Amino acid sequence: MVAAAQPAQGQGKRARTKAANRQAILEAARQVFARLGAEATTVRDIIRETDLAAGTFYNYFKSKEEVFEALADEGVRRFRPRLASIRENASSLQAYLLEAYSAYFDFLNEENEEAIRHGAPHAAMIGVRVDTPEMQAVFEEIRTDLEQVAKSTGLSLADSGYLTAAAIGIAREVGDHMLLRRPVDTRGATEFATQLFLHGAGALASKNNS
Amino acid sequence: MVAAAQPAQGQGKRARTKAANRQAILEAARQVFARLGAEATTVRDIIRETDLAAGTFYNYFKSKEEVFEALADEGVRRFRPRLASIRENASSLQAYLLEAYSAYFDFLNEENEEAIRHGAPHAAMIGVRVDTPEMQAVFEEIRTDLEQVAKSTGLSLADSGYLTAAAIGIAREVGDHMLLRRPVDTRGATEFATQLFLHGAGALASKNNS
Amino acid sequence: MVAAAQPAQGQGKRARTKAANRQAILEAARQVFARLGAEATTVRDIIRETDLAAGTFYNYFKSKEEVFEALADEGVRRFRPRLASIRENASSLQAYLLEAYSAYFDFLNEENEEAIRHGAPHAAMIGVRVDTPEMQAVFEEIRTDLEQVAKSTGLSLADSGYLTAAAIGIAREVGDHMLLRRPVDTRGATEFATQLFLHGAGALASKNNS
Amino acid sequence: MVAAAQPAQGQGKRARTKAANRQAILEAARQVFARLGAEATTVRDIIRETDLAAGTFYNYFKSKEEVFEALADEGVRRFRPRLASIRENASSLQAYLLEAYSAYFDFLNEENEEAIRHGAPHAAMIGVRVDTPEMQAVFEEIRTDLEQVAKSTGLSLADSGYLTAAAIGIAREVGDHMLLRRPVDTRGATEFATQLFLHGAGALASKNNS
DNA sequence: CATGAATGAGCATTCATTCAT
DNA sequence: GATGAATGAATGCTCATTCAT
Repeated sequence: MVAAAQPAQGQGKRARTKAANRQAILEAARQVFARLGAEATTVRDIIRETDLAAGTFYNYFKSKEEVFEALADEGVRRFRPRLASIRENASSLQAYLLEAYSAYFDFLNEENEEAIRHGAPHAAMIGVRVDTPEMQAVFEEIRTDLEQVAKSTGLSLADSGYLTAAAIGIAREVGDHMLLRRPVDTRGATEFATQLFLHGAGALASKNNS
Repeated sequence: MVAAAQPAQGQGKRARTKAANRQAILEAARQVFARLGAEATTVRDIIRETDLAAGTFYNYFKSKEEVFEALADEGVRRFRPRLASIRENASSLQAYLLEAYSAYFDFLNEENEEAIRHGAPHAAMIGVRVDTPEMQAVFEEIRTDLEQVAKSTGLSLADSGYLTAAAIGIAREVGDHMLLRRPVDTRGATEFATQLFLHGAGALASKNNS
Repeated sequence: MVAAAQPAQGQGKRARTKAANRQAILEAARQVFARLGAEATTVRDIIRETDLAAGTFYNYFKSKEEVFEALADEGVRRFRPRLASIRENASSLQAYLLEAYSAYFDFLNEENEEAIRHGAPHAAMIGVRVDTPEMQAVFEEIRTDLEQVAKSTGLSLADSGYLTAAAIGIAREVGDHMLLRRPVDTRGATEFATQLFLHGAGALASKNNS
Repeated sequence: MVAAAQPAQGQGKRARTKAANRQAILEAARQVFARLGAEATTVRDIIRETDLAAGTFYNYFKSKEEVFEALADEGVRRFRPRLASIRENASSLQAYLLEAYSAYFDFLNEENEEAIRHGAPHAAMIGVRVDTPEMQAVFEEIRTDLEQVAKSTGLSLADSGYLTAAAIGIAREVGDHMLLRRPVDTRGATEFATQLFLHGAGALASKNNS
């Protein structure tokens, strides 16, 4: 039993260290990407946030881009199950939208909170333009789903391409806007986005005017 | 007599050359920004697209950022009049949206066509992510207008911040999507965006289902 | 008569302009050298102080070094007569030293005052290390003279090389020091330098101790 | 057993290499400074004298100025003890001067010999204008000392500022001159400088005339 | 594997100099 | 001769990447 918990001790130690180093790099990269933007981040910036040596980086990743993709993969892996179950259980477009927007806004909020917690010294950037690799990947995932869901309903006939684009656009911009408010209200953003997408600004207005 | 007119020409030639060089740099920058993203672009990338020498860049601009701003200014200068008249003449939110979306999609299309016409050597990227400084500037202009228009109607009561964000998001994503289709149909995109924003996906769907 | 005063009118105008431009460049160079140091001065710095165009510089000088030398020549030309007469009229070493030190300290002071008058925006440098080309040239002139004078007296037997070096060293350092005091007292410096060189610190001390 | 001692060696080698590179850069800088003057020297000039790569320079120094200061520090560190003991043990001004001039001329000679030994490819400049950072630093050290010594004696009453300047000037110029002679005679220069400073040219002359 | 120093290509920028007008 | 824009070599410096230990 004990042995089973620590498979092949000596190797286990090494394996753990290896995994830990990889994780450390990813974690550092996540933070630095959020802080400086993926574009402006250098490999040096990443390893500096680590207790590892410069050369070690290349034992795990071939370049900054590979880290970027690894983060994206991680994000997707974390998010795909939720999306899959949403897609399967959605009884209506509205139901799907509510769940999907909610999932996205929650995810966005988590990423953002984490960025705020860990450093993020450039106060001006807090809450603005959280465009991590994970997020982008999740985004594409949703786009695909949404296109499928749209296609499987009468609504898609209108123009599933544009409809998906619009849904995505709403998520993106309303999501960014949401992060600027305190407290961050993912629920409110979700309802807004869903209502707007389904019934337009008119519906929202009349709701508030009455 | 003709000879007497010459001096002006000598000066004219110089002036023309200067203006031409400035334009060449701006044009090159516009393309490279579109291709690589403004962030990733280096001054060298820009002048390389030109038949000018490295140092010449600095006869016209102090830095990459100055080029960026010059492009943004140019875009705004070209676009602001249209926006102003739209804003003033809009009799309803629908009218404003139709005009504004139309103006934005036209502008986007123009930029895109120009990019295609002038080189754009990396064919793969044509029509994708046209995020030039001009566009960003025009964008902010619209956002401001829209917020004002929204504020001055009952609709704003709902949540002018989110509403504006949504309208922008729709424009952004539907616009990018529009450029991927052939022929590019700005009119269709305009109507789609306006309808969706005002009445939601439901309205569009029923229209097609009936 | 009138014609004689303006030899060949058209040419005269041109000649005057030519000379004036050359002078303007030299004057500008003198100032900038004093302000920034000859080493750090660029051709651009010089012509910027002028109303001439960049290219014009090269109609008069091949390089910054040539300006430097022209200034040195000018300094020597201005100074050589005084030195010559001093050398010829010196009835004793003491007489020569008094006159030569006086001439050097006066020259130094003039240069310095001019530098202060014209700009010299780096206040910290005022009065410090005035090491213009003219000065260096004058310096070498003196060195030669002094060596000759020393050689022609019994004193030189000691070691005319070292003696000259010492006289020069005293002039240099005491001169710089002199410029730091207000008011600048060339007479005092001259007497000090002469006394020290001839009779040593002992003589000076006893004079004050008594 | 021997193998067990190896780990230290691995580290030792690295450490040695690092120190060696730092020394190589300093050494190269010393030479190039002497050859071209500190002002005119570029970082590239320094590393070119080395078998290191351009970027390596910045592993050791942030800029040329930092090298300059490191050299100055080194010179002072090497020289300060000698000066301190001289100052403390000086029973008279003469004693102080003898020791101080001797120390300075020896130092100058060492620096010069080193420059000759290590390359100094521009033969024409050997022995001329040795104005390294170390020397400048040592110089200031002496100036301070001398001023104090002067101040603590009756001699200072004359004019300690000028006296110090004169002593320094003598050291500078006689020192440069000394290096031009073969063999280099620091002892002779020391005696000359001390005698001249204390008793003037008259004393030296009479000594030789008799 | 980890380390971290060395590498050298690449970038922004400056500046002496040339040359068409 | 005067002009001033164009030139491109040179400089300080950064950074991804390699490699001996």
